[in-house]
Amino acid sequence: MKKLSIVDIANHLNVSKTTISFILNGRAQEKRIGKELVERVEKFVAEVGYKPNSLAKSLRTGKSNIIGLMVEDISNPFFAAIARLIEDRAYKNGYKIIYCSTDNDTSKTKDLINMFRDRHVDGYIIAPPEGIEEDISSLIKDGMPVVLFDRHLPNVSTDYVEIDNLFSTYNATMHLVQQGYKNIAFITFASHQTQMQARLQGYKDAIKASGLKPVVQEIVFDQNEELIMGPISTFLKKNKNLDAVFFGTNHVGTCGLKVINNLGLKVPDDLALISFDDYDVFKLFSPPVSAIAQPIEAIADSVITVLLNKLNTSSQHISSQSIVLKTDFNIRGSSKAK
Amino acid sequence: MKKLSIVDIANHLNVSKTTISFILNGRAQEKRIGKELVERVEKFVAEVGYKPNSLAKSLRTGKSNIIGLMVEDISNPFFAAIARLIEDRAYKNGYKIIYCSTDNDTSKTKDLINMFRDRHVDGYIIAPPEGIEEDISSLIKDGMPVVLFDRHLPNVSTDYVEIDNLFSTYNATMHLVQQGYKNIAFITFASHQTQMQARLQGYKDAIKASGLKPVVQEIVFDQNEELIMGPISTFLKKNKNLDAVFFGTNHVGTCGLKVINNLGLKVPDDLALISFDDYDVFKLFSPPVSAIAQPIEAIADSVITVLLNKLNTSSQHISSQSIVLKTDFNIRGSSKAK
DNA sequence: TCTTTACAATAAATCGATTTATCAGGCATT
DNA sequence: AATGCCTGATAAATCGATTTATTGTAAAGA
Repeated sequence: MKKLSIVDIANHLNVSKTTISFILNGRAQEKRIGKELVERVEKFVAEVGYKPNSLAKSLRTGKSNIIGLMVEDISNPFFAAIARLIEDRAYKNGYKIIYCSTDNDTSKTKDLINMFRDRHVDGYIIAPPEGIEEDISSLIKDGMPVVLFDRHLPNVSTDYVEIDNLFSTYNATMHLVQQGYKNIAFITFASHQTQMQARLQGYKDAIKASGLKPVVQEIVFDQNEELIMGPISTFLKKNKNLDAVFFGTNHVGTCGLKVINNLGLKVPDDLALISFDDYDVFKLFSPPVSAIAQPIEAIADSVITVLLNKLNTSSQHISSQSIVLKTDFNIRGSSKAK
Repeated sequence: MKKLSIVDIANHLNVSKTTISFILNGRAQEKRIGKELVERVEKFVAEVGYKPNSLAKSLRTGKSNIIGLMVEDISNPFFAAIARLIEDRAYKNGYKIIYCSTDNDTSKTKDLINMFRDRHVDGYIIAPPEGIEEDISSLIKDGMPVVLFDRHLPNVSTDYVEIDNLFSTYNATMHLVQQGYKNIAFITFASHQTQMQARLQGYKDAIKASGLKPVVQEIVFDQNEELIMGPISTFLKKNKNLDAVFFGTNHVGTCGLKVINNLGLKVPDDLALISFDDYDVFKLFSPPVSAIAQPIEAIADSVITVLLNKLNTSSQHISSQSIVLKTDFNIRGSSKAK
């Protein structure tokens, strides 16, 4: 019951394996192979359910039909949702996904890129951590299709898909201002990544434009949630005068909500809230939390479209393209007028 | 700057590629290769950073160092968390993960199994949908290491990792009874899967033991949340006499919470709640929802341990083992005494 | 001296495909 | 009759490793 190879097929039909290969790869006409031979081969192949060994195929052709997907953390709902959608689109186009979580760890990411490379993935989809510029550049220099998403690397010219972070936080901060809040803090992860910087800048711009004072608290990321909640808690306890808080990511937002619950703060009377990213936790909180919703499907679609495009047209002459998508701002009870 | 192969190494050192291969695979001693030659080769290999082409290696050896992971839906927080942990453990042991979401769709799953097979994955980790028995059996018959989790297939003898579903729901239902609730409903997805049946049975057993009347509502799964919330909503509206509801999965629970919010029901005064699975949504709801927490790390650890074990010891003589883990019942405000 | 044995390393076969180069026969052209 | 040109199919080379079989030499035993 062992799997049969192209040679077995060839022997059984008294035809050379070359011919079989040509037929199976749709090059029968081009190679002027007799019509009835083609039919005979196709019939038999379908009958026994023969499938070419993809490893051998990849070895010879250099293509693996695998896409490497690197997210920050697959257990984060945002990345999980993106991954899910990308997976679907990829499978529909005959590509499989190998994925992994970078943890925003530069050296881990380097290892993973090497792994992917070693596995001869055909293309890369990456939410890049800081400090990975050279590795990405080297991938691109070697002609590998690479699409970044969620953030980009300022000094590397690649295709990337992002959202309009700056406008999103600017807009949402302005909303708080219009609702009458005066002491608005921005709590986020300490990071130099483009999306984080843009979100912070959007907040600062809005605060400045409103003649208010910016209050920014940066948290060092850690796997252990206690180490995120701790600093948030002490920050909130120290700044009693705050009347609103803007969380820079869904993870910070979730931890923030836990802290707020622990401290027994009333939302929005004690503290109004907005978070970046939107998901069930925010919708179901009491009161529901206003949030900036990323267009997850559009992001996934754009990413896969750009990548498939690069994969199919081996045209090097297309300069890199960047796609910036709009977000939705879902206003809910947590940011009611004062 | 193209990648260099074992032949390049061999030529450059004036050594045969056979020798290089033996050295790199740690068979130098066994093959009685001179000590200084070994050193010379190892030094050069490290210097130029040569890495064997894994495709060629896999083609020859038949091993790919890839594990296929099939979950129900990678965007579900439970599966995302499990996947994350499995990924970590796998990478640490030199294995990569190819994953996909089955959607509990039998024919999709069959396709995916074939894909994995085609890619020569070394082992399978599967949360199997119904109707996939023959395919799994055939995998096992062909000597592929397979570990199921979250549920198992009654007629297939495989290794699997599960939790004690029946006891979990029995115990939690009893808790509701003890708190004084009399009309307790169980809302779950319509499914014949073992874990779902066991959860339902645990509920029924507890209700029966308490002399109460079981009220079960089965929802047909759908990607579209509206089609899940709809039936829950009409069910709750029809059964005004209910004083408690038990949600059979995190997804049903989340949708249920949305319905409860929409209907403006007070928890636990109008309706007490318990959900299977535990995650942020339940912790942050007001009042926080009592939930059965699966030991996610232990599940992932067990799964990967069992699989690695099967991969390393090619011993066919070990009969299949099943691991059943305990859950934690986190009692919160949603199921306070009446 | 001739055969064994141990040692050290290599040539060649193999995995299963794709791709390139080659061949055999029939027909038309000169 | 010799040459060239299609047609239809195949033999052989290739991808980059691992594994098996083989070689050559020097020391040991008969």
